[in-house]
Amino acid sequence: MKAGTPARLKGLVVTSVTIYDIAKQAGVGLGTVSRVLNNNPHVRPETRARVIGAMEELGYHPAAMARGLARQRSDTIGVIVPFFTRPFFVEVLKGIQDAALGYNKDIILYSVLQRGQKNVYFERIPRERKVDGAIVVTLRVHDEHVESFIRRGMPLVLVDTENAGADSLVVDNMHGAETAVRHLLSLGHRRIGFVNGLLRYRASQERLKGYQDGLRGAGIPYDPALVVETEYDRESGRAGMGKLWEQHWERHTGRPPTAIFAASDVQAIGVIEFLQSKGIRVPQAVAVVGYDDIELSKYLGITTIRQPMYEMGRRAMELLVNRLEERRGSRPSSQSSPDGRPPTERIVFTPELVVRYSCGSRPAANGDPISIRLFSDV
Amino acid sequence: MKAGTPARLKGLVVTSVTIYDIAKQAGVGLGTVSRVLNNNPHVRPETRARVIGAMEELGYHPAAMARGLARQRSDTIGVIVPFFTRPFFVEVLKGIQDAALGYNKDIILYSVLQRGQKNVYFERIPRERKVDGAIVVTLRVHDEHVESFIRRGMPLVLVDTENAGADSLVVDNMHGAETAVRHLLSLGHRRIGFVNGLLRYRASQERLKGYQDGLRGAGIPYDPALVVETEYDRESGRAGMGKLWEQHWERHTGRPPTAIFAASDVQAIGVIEFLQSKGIRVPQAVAVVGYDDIELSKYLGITTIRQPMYEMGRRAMELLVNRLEERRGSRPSSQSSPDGRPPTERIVFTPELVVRYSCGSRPAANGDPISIRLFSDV
DNA sequence: ATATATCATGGAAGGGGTTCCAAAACCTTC
DNA sequence: GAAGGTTTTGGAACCCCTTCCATGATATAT
Repeated sequence: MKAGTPARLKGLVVTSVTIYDIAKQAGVGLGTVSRVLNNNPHVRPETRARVIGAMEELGYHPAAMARGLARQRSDTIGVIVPFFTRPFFVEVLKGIQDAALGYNKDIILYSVLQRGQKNVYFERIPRERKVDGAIVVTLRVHDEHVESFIRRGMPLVLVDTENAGADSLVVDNMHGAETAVRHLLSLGHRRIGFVNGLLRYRASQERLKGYQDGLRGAGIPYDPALVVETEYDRESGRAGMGKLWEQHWERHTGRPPTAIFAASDVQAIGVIEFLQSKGIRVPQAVAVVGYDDIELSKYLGITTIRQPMYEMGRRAMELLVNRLEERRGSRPSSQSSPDGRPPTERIVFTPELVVRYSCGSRPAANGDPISIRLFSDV
Repeated sequence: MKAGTPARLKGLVVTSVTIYDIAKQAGVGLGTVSRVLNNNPHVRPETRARVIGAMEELGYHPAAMARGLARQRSDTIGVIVPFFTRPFFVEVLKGIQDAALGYNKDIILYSVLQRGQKNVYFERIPRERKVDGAIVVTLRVHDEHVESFIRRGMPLVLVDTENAGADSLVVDNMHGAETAVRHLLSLGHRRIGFVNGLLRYRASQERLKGYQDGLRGAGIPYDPALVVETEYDRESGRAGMGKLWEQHWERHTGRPPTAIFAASDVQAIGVIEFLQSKGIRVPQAVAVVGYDDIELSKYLGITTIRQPMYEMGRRAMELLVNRLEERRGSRPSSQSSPDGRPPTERIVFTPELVVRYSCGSRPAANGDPISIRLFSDV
């Protein structure tokens, strides 16, 4: 039996229909079947019809792996995300998925649980070439890893994180923070506290900058005593507010703030819990603005800054697919930059203010807040 | 140039290192390299060392697609989920992912947005063989589709859905509902309303049964006037409670219920909103128990029934991997049932009661509920 | 030392597609 | 009807591994 004429004599296991079976059935050569499969125009209509007939009759569908091996392309995209419980990741993923469907790409989810995990993926993925490209969400990517993707011709798109070597989609944190502060200023607040995230995160630095810019715009001097730094979670937000409380309410160090801007909604929730536990009413006595627009915020009526998460996911996939295509298009030459690579794109998204009730700028829906109580589950 | 000696003369594109390069570099044959790769013991230690050395030197990693084609196995699992915004899917997925990592499997996420989508996947996946098996979450699967997976030797595991032809992991809805009702009974409630889901969902039927059983156990006759059926969402829950209100409070048709069991937490939230909008306090005047334990419930202090979502995902992957292995193990014979297939497993999970504050059985954390208000964002 | 069993090794033959070149078939045109 | 151009078609070579058989090398028994 010559090579190129696969055996059909397996055991009881159903051996799948191959291109050879189709060729025989339709009385044509391999090339022709392949051409039909790939919509190559160089096939006579009658022939094409015969081939398609054979494929339907035998219930044929090309084997993804064989195809992938031959054309060196899997039509699968890797998505690397931190363990995706947070709404942010879920939303971004949703956008990615949605777009992927339109491009006929499948996505493999590489989710990172532990610290080391991330680098294992970054090393394995470009080598094993199971995917044609990858989208990284939030995780910081080292230059060497970006390089190893690019060198193998695998495009990389970063969402909510950056690296000069790859395309990235980011949110303008400064602008978001400034918007939040401006909103509070517009409501007449002059003493605005800030429960920020830890400054070792870039996002926190940017949000601080935005906070300062917002104040400066209104001619209000920056007062470090109004700012605390905490982890991005509820408990920490609560504790952070606790610090501000001690300083400004208990010890009367200067006038207490009349508004708090929290760098995330979960922190905002902690802040509100703390305030209310001290009998300080939100928004009547202190207004609160959060950041993220997590689902909970809608339910709790928290005014916040919304990041276009879904949209970012969608665009990321779009960009990735474009890269894949431009790579296939230009074989040897290209209109790219001197180093032989097309220039990198950096798309900045502008977050938007979502006004609800925690800042007191407008009353709740039907005049009165509906009074489901949020209990502390400590 | 003979076949089997791939050309290394591509353009500028980095051509990846192959097994041939390693063989040459280490001065051994292909077979030996492959054996080293697959931990085949029939390799002299020195030889093995040389091969490994060559692999490291050249930065070799086997190409996933080629490997997949050769061994007819991709080490990739398909996960088919309804568009996974709901916490239930996210949690199950998390469990699946977590387990997958341990088995060195990747997962491709097939998420179903539209109605038709589902069947497209069920037809395409077994034909293209990009994955070795699949886990289906919640979606109903037709017999013919189960069949087409099995026929191709691709195991199928169903989570939160059933089909006699495949393994399935389900939750005991009856038990869950009965538990909720028993809890309310134990607190002294005798008139318990039930805001159920639509009866066309199997889950709703089971929960209704559980509700009835619970009452019967306490010798309380079933009163259909206390039961309404609504869609599984917040608005519907609210409307459903509205109906009960009209009937029992407004028109005084019999004593009003002192407790409500809702078939999902989102419905429970709607119920609470409605009650409070009428000035009826929860839990003081009416106790409420939900179902699902979504994240929100923790924040709102809703007593609910928790399904072991993460655990189900984990077990599903475990089961799938076992199936894959037992399939590889027994080539011709097997200790399977007469039709040549191993019997199908059906694993039932028991949901558990999570007691919080919406049923009044215990006070909130520090004695007083913290009064963040939940505003209605209508 | 010889016969025999055991282990290590090389490499052809797949796995199921795509690509590309050369040959065949079909049109035009003079 | 021959020459020249265009399409259509067949199939070898290749994508990169695994599998398995045959061969050579080594160890064990006689």
